[in-house]
Parts: sequence; C-alpha cells; structure tokens
Amino acid sequence: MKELEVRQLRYFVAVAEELHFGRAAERLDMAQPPLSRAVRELERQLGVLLLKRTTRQVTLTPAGRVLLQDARTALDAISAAGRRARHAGETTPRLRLALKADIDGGLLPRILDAYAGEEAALPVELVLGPFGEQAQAVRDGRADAGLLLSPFDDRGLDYEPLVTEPFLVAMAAADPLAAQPCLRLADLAGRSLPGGSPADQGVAPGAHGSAGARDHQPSPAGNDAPAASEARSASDLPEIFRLVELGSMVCFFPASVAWRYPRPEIAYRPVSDLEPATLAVAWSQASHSAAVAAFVRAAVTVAAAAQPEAGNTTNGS
Amino acid sequence: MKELEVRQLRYFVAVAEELHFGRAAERLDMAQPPLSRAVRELERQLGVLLLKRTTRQVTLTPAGRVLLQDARTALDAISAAGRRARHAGETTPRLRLALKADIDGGLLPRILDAYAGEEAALPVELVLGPFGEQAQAVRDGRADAGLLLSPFDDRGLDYEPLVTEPFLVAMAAADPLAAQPCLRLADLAGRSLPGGSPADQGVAPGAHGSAGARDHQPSPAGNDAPAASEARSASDLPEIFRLVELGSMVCFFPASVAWRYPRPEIAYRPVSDLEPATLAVAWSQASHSAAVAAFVRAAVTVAAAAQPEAGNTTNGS
DNA sequence: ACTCTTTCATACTCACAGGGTATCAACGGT
DNA sequence: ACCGTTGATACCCTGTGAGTATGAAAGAGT
Repeated sequence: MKELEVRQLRYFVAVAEELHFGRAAERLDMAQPPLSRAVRELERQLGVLLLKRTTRQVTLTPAGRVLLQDARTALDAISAAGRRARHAGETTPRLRLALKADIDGGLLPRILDAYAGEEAALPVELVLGPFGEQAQAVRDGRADAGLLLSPFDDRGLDYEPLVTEPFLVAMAAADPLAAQPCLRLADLAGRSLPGGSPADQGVAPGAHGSAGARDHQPSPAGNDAPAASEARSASDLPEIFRLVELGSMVCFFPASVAWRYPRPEIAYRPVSDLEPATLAVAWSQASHSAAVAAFVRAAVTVAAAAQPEAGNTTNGS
Repeated sequence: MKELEVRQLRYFVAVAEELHFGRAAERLDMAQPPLSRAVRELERQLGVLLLKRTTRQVTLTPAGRVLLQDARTALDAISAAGRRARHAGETTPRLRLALKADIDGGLLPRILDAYAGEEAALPVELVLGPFGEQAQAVRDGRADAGLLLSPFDDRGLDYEPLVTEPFLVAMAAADPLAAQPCLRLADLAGRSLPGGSPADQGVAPGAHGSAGARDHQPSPAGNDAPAASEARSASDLPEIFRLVELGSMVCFFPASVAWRYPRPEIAYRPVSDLEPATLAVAWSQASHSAAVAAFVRAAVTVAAAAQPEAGNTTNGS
C-alpha cells in the first residue's frame, strides 16, 4: 500500500480526459508505453480497475470517475500549495483578486476603496481570467480571492454572496422578440448562444459543479502567463456585441453588465424564468489570511450598503 | 518551475511539525542528510525560504507557515483520492460513517432507519474514531460522511447542522459546586480537565481550525486498521467517569451524552456561559455521491423532526 | 474473409534522482 | 576550552521511470 504520487494522478487525469493513451501521452509530452505502464501500476496499487480498455476505445469505470474527480481536486490543492508559498515569499505581498472584467456589478471601485481603508490591506493585483475560470484560479492559488457569478463550482472555496441581480438577454434591437418587454426562456429556443465555450460570461446558468467548465486546459501545462488569448468562437465582449447586433446570436448578461454597455442596436430584456445572477466573493478554505479576511469584509460591507435588502446567508469559516 | 512532489510535501510537513531535522527524519524512517537536501531543494524550487535554521534550532518563516497549512490539505486530498478510489472499487459498496461513540444525540438509530428507507441507501459501516478526528477521517477519505460536534475544522467539508444542545459539566456529586443548580466557566477555574489530549469528547469548545488536533498521527503511517487503541491519559468513557466520580477532574458533555450515562455519583450541571454543542452531518466537498446525499437527507429530516424549532442555515452544495 | 490500420501492451535498455554512509562545521552549554 | 548536538557537504549506489522497438488484438474497409 504505497504512497500515491502526483505524477500518477497527472497521468491518470490526462488519460481519463482524453480517453486515449496516445493523445494523453502527447499532451503529457512523453511516450505512450511508460504512460500505459504508469496507469496500470496505479491500478495495481489501488487494487481497482480505473479504465476499461479495448484496443479501440478507453472508457472510465465508476471507480475511475470517482478518482478523476478527487485527483483533480488533489492536483489543485498541490498547485495551490506551491503557488501560495511562492507568493508568500515575495517581497511585496499583494492581494491577487480574480475576476472577469465587468462582472463586478459596478461595485469594484467602491470595494477597493473600502479595502484600502482596512487595517490589513495590501496592494491589489487584478487577475483577469478570460473564462469562467475565476473559481479555478482561486482554487489553485493563482489568486487569493475572486469575484464570481453564482452558479460556480465552490469545491474548496468559502464564499459570501454580495449582490443579486437579474440576468438580461441581449438581442438585436431589430429582433421581433425585442418588441416584448419581457421574455421567457422558451421564447429563445432555437436562438444560438455563444456556444462552444459556454463558460464565458453568464451564459447557461445550468452547468454546475462536476465536469462542465474544467475538462481541458487549453494552454500548455505549467504556463503561468496571464492566460493565453482564448481563440474560441467568440469570447471577448466587443465581438459578442457585434454578433448580437447582427442578430446572429443572443446572449445573457447580469443587469449591471448590460447597463455598462448601452448600445442603440442592442435591446436588453428581462427573462422571467431565469434564475438571477448572484455575485459572490470567494476565497480558498485553506488560507486564513488577514488580508483576504479584510477584503471580504470590505466587499460585504460595500455590497450591503448598495443592496440593503439582501438576505444574510452566512456560510462556513 | 518544476512540478511539486508529494514526497517533498510530506518531508516538509514532518520537519515543520518537528522543527528538528533529525527527529523528522526518524519519523519518516530515513536518514537526515537526504531530508535536509530535499527540503533545501523544495525551497529552491519555490524560490522561498521556508525554514530558518541555526545549528541549534529550526523555526518556520511566514512562507513556511503558509505552506504547512496548504501542504496538509493537499496531502489530505491525495490520501482521500486514493482511499475513495479504493473504496469505489470494492465489490460491496458501503457508506462509511465516522462518529465518536455516543455523540449522536440519540438520533443515530432513527437516522439509520430513515436512511435505510432511501432509494440510494447502502449498508452503513460505522468508523469509530477515538479522537475528535471525525472531520479528518472524512477529509482524507476514510469515511464518506461523519457526525461531529460543532467547533470542528470544516476545511474541505460541506455540512448541515442537525441539532443543538447545551454542554453540561460532569462532576462528582460530592463536589461543593454540585450544590449550585447552574455554573459558570469561571467557577470551574483550576479544575483539571481531561488534559493531554483535549481532542476527546466535547472538551474545550475553543480550539478551532489550524493546528490543534491534527499535528501528530500517532498510528504508523498507512495503517488502515480500525484506529489503533488510544493509550492517552484518560480517553475512554468509563475511565473518565471513574475519575470524575473520584472528584479528580471535571468534564464537559453534550446533554444527550449525559442522559445516557446517569450515575448516582456524578452530577451534571449546565454551564451558563458555554456555547452549546451543535451536532452536524458533514461530508467531503469533493464527493457528490448519491449515497451520501441520501444519508444527509435522512439525517436532516430526522433531526428536524426531533428538534422542530431549529433554524435552517443551508450552506454550500 | 482477408488485410490494413489503429491502439494498447510487452521487452529491453539506460540514465538520473533519491537515498545511504561518512564526515565536517558551527553553535551552545557547562 | 571542550564536548555534544545538529544541520550541511561529499560521495557512492541502487531503483525506477522513461525511451525505443516491437507485438498482438480488434475494428473498418473492400
């Protein structure tokens, strides 16, 4: 019953995600045979069959699915440990805040102001992630805290809700649907959404936890660069707006984002049967840092002042 | 910027806990020089000084403290991944429930009953942990769920409170303090508590999170046995009761535990300024298993029926 | 049905990293 | 001043993880 190894987990996750030893090996930048051996050895150690292989295809067993989940969180925890330790050693400690540009509900300036006034305040460094990867950034230690929209994968995170606001659908002003003052999801059936990567923006308030957003890591492993440009279908706001104006797609935004981009050619309409978006401040359960605590306090205070009727659901910590 | 290794974290944690390379090496069952080298190499990789060494003593730097925290959670996550995968591969899947004998508030039979009626119910295996190590057992995958008393280290766990009941202090019936119907903490100053291992029973509602209960793992590493007998000062209930009867110490218990051990020679008294104990059902954030969900549902339902006035603070998941 | 291709497994070799032993060097207590 | 304690350095050696070459099995195509 020997010790489990990081290498083994990385290998297994790669294979489990690719469901193909050859591709997985390529992704890991190694040859296929040692990869096969390593996974077999892992199975032997655990006494469990993780993958069902035929010469034509590889599938996960139930135990494999369990391990895939846990291995990902474990690998996150490891990266987080390394990143945080590195960060803690830097000469100028900073608070790294992960957010998606413009989803702060207009609160960010006030939050930063309030935070600057706190005792334990540090200089804030914004970590702009292109996807819905804010939660992941906090989880794996690239950021100390994050502002994120509510259906997010909260494993390993503590969080405090800040403000809740409705989702609006953005569509071409000329769209016949724009005549109605309020829509329902069914009305939008058949309209194309920013598909491919539904992770961007507040699209698809369905996909929670589990797989969903984090199956592939498109950037080459171990790349700490500020998030390589996402060459997806349509991912930056100007491009999305352009497509919306042209009527070739519709898109959901939290109200505060919509207010920030008033465009004559785009109509924003509420959607009656769509869960509202909740902006939350999240941080890793693992780190009890005074700077983070101060930031959370600042954020909650500002949000409470901005939306005084909000409920106060305290969780964890 | 190479990959962090499990071995390195284990080594660092050992040294950080012992603050002594020699002892740490012994604990890791290896020689001292390679340990020193490994830790140095870790520091080099992170570009951070983790330990300040003089020839006479070793101390943690701030970065070292940060890493100690994160390394522990990371190591837990790794063990959990291994244990859960092993468990998922077993032919008879079971729900492993961690609890301390008698702290279930008398709810356990009813909860098990209700659970047995659930769709996704599995045979339940009780994991009796001697310490306050239930949370740890759930965290590192030895158990799928746990019943634990409230101030517990909830990192990595989701939980749902079940019932709240006051702590009582148990003392010799002959004790002069027993004359009073209700005590305050100050009255007990100077009385000896079950010291040494304050982790047992609901003693000391202070020590939360961080270090505290989990610094050493007394049982030999990798031992999956049903928790080796704890040879601490006084850890099993009969022994504790004996000492209480003799007046040589006092001890706190949640009310339901006290009711279960009525003894003529022992007086139970409420303590006015002591936080009540909350029993909670907890499970790992990482595992979204139907069996666990069913158990939580059963537990919450039973608890709600037993204590209908309880508030309903929902958190996570 | 035969073949070709795809894909995972096996056999063998090699290199390096992690561990051991012996020893040194620095600092403290007496 | 000396000795004991404790971490660091030097050197060697073994085990294991990775590569290359090759095999075997199972679909797909004709």
